[in-house]
Amino acid sequence: MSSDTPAADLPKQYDHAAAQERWYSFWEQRGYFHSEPNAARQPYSIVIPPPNVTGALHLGHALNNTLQDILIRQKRMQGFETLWLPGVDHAGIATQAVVERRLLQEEKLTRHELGRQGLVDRIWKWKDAYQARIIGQLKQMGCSCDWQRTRFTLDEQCARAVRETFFQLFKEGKIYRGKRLVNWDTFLQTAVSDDEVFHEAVKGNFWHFKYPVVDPKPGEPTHVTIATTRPETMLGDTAVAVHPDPSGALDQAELDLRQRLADAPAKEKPDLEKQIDDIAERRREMLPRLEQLRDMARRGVKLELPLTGRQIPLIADQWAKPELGSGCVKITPAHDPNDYDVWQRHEEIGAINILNVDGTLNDNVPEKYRGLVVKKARAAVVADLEAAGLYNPETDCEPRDIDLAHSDRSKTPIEPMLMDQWFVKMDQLAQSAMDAVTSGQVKIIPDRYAKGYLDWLSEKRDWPIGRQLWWGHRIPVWSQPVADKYTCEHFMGQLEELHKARPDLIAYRVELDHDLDNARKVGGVEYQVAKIERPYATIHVSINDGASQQTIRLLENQGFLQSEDVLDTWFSSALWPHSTLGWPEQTEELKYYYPTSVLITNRDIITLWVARMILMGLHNVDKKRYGVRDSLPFHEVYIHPKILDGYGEGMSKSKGNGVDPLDVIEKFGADALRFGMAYLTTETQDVRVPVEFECPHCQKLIEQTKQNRVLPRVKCKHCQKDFSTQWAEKAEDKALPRGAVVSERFELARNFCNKLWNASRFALLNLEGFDPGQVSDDELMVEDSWVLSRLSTVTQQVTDALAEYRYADAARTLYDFAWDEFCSFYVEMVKGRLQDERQRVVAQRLVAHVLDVLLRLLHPMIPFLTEDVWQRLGQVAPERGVDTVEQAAESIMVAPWPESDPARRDPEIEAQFGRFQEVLRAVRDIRARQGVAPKTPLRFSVRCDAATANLLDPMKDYFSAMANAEPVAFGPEVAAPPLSANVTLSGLEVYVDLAGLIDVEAEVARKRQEIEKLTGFIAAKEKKLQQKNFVERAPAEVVQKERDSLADLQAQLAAAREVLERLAGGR
RNA sequence: GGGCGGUUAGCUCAGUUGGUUAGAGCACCAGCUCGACAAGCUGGGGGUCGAUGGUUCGAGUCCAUUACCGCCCACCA
Repeated sequence: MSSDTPAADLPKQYDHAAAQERWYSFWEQRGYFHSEPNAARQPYSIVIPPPNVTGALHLGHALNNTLQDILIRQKRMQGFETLWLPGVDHAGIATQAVVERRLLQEEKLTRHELGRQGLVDRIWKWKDAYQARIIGQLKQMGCSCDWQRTRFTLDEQCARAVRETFFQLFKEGKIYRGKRLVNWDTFLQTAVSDDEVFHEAVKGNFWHFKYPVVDPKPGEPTHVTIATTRPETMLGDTAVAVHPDPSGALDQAELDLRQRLADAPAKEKPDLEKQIDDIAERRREMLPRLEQLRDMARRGVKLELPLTGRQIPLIADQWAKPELGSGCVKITPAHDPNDYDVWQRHEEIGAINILNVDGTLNDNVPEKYRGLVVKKARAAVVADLEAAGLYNPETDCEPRDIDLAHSDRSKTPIEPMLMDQWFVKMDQLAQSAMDAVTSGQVKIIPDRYAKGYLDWLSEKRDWPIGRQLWWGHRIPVWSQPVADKYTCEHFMGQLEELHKARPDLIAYRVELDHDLDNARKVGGVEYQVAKIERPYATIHVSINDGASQQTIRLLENQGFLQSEDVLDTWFSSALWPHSTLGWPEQTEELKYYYPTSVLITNRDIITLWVARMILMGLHNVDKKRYGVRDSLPFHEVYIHPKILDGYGEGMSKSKGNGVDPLDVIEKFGADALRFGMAYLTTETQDVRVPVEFECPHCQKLIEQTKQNRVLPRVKCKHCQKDFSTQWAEKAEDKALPRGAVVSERFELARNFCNKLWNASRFALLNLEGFDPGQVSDDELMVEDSWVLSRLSTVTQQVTDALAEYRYADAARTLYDFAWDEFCSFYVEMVKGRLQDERQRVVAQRLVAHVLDVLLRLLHPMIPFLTEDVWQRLGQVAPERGVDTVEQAAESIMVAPWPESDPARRDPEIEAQFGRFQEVLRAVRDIRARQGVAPKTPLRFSVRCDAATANLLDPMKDYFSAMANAEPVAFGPEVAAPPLSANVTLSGLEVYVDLAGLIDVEAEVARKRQEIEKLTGFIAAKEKKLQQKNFVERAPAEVVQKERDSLADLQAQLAAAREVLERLAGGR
């Protein structure tokens, strides 16, 4: 950049790549991103929702981070000590799954072959690579994070917080071990939470089987029929249930149906009526038999469980619905959530786990099924039942779509399984998080999201926190099963002593296991309930950091082993706002930056993450101890929209519709990406971004369809050449150039950036010899007062909008002002003055000032371009201002946020300017419709009242500059030139003298059309004003407004008729 | 089954507390190589605001019903 002429080398198009590279490193070198506690300033802090290290960022992240950076940059300019703390999440299951899958694909290795340490090493490498990539992406986007404070949920500081939290919760009894049915992922061989499961309809069958009754009395059924979609689970059945009061249950079912029928829409009524008839029929046909079965259940009748040689009880339980199927239901407590509940009510029936962790059948089933995977076992069971005559494929099997749970991570079907798990007790913790929102201490914006948050928490379901993974925070518990009471008490004695000496470091719990004893004998046979032999008890010890190595060795020497499991990823994420600031140490950072100012995230994780951060903050961050203002992690949560593709589907890599922000940045620039995001972030709507492939050969866009988005190669329909996509795997595909996935949605923003660039270029080209100085009011021209008035309003609007997270409003306000007012009017009007020696100095001061303020308002959204221009502006006009002249900051990043000056707002000037704009538009309109070439000068006059004439008078010179038209006269006495075209506006008429130019026919036709239109409006308005109701009941001012409007329209009509007559006469 | 959101121009979307003749960008049409900008400038065409009913002097906006789309939660032997 040559310092003499900062504008000389400016290209006509904004070079976003150059600006990005240059200014990001400039900011970083100056240390603007870094924040330190500073008592002299108010803090403003945001912790990033840490992206998963699973993969690279997509447009959803780009949106999330853009919105954060906009606030961060604005607050920094507003003088806050601003911290944006970045980091990444280890994302336990997701990341391990990705690395494992790759391992299998590329090296044909399973994690068991590699070993725990080996796998973890691999994942760390993956993590390092992706963390670097993610941070690179954030930097490309211009994110002003404090990189010196980058955290990782698995780093030592976060791990310390995890261990402390676990220990405290364990000590308080809020963490316990329980046997629960979990969602078992047989591929990853871990339990996954309900939130990591998705349901997908698959084709399946609904089978009906008969179980023989043992020793039925005469007249009693010899078989009961049960139905299932998972036949193999019958090997784990421990009962069959029938409703304890079938008649009552039918009554209730009917009552419910009738209730629904009453308020059901007509369309659904026939269906409901049919269901009611169905119940009536059941009452006739089936009720006696069900009651008989119920009585048999009470008597303790047993059934023969086919294929197993076991006998299982018939029990009475309300889970069996008499209105469904046969009215009887098989009970498999170890593999079905509802059956599990039945077991809780009927402990004596027991539970039998029939699955190994890899999804094959275990030793609890007859030998011939052992080792089979579920699918094969299912076929075998069905075949054997048929052979036994208990199933008839002709009549007992109906095809059916089954909504099957799948693991989100491995995409394989979930098997419900009974396992020992660690849980966090949620009753109190959930309540505290609910209170935080209901009391208004935490505001969720938009507030409609509060409902889902509260509903979810109100269930207070305990949180299973263990994962059978290797990638994560290993659970800090050492356990030891003990065989008998004596040994147990011996250990307890020892541990009690250790605990008493250091209650802050050691806690223990004894889990007595004999409550499961009766589960072990089912049908007279001993079965394993879980994967280990049940001892007398298990002793669990949790150790906090600071415990001596001897203590741990002591435990380990006595056979205590640390849990193999790791914690749910959300456990560490829940601590993010305080763990990243140093908790549990009493750091200056925690004291200064906590609570953070706002959390910006998407709606998918309001419950999983936001709720847990709130309750963990409340639990962990003691106000007094840490000297913080509040225990809550934040007081505001802003939920932003989701990015969807053109089909309204969420973007994801697995669908192939994901857009890499870097592709957008390369094509449109980071500024356009950011401004586009802000522009699209409205309150209610998700953001639709239709995506296209960009042909690498001809650069043309090809619509992305659901078909072509999953292909490894696509043929460009313009140049007929092939290019590769993210799915390319074969060498021949990979050899092709890659077609980027982009979206035209960012064109608006790119064009806007370019417009700003060129307006800035104009300003810089015209600021030579800039002489700073205050400008007094009497030196201001109309357009100056106008632009200052508008600027004051815009500043206020943008500031208000950002304070309320109305990003789109802020962006649109700036877009409209910059383009339609600053560029289209102010810049055009000031051109002449900049060429005039006498007016130049003031005009330059105004231009520099308005540009300065506009740049600052835009900087949070458009950081690179504004900095680039700011630096150049700083060279020609280092000191600038209108009311006060000040030295400009060395970077726009640290320049003060503009203040809106209400004294500058001038409605009169704005009204005057509005008149000018109307007249100008009228003249241009006439030129266009009469087809007069832009080069041909026009003459025009305006008939209006004296006041309007006075307003327009000072604007005279601008008409020739902006419309190549010379005003002849303004005033009430103005007469229409004989051959003229006119536009009638409210209160004034514009006549363009068209002698020698006019196309009379066209003008006559036009006038006729206009008259017709006006007549229509007038008729409508007269009708309205004749309505008594309107005149009497509407507010007087509204009625008056209508009357004025009518009078105005009538005047316009009269004028139009006059012109028409004259035109017709002149023909 | 429960909840939330959406439906406005060919496409993507704005539309404040109900109040003149409903807006923008893209696309389209006509005309502009005027020294900031063709990623631009000037002008233009295009919408019975998903449907029905209601409240109101007045409804894109409020209420009810309804259709369709999307998302979330729960459940489905």
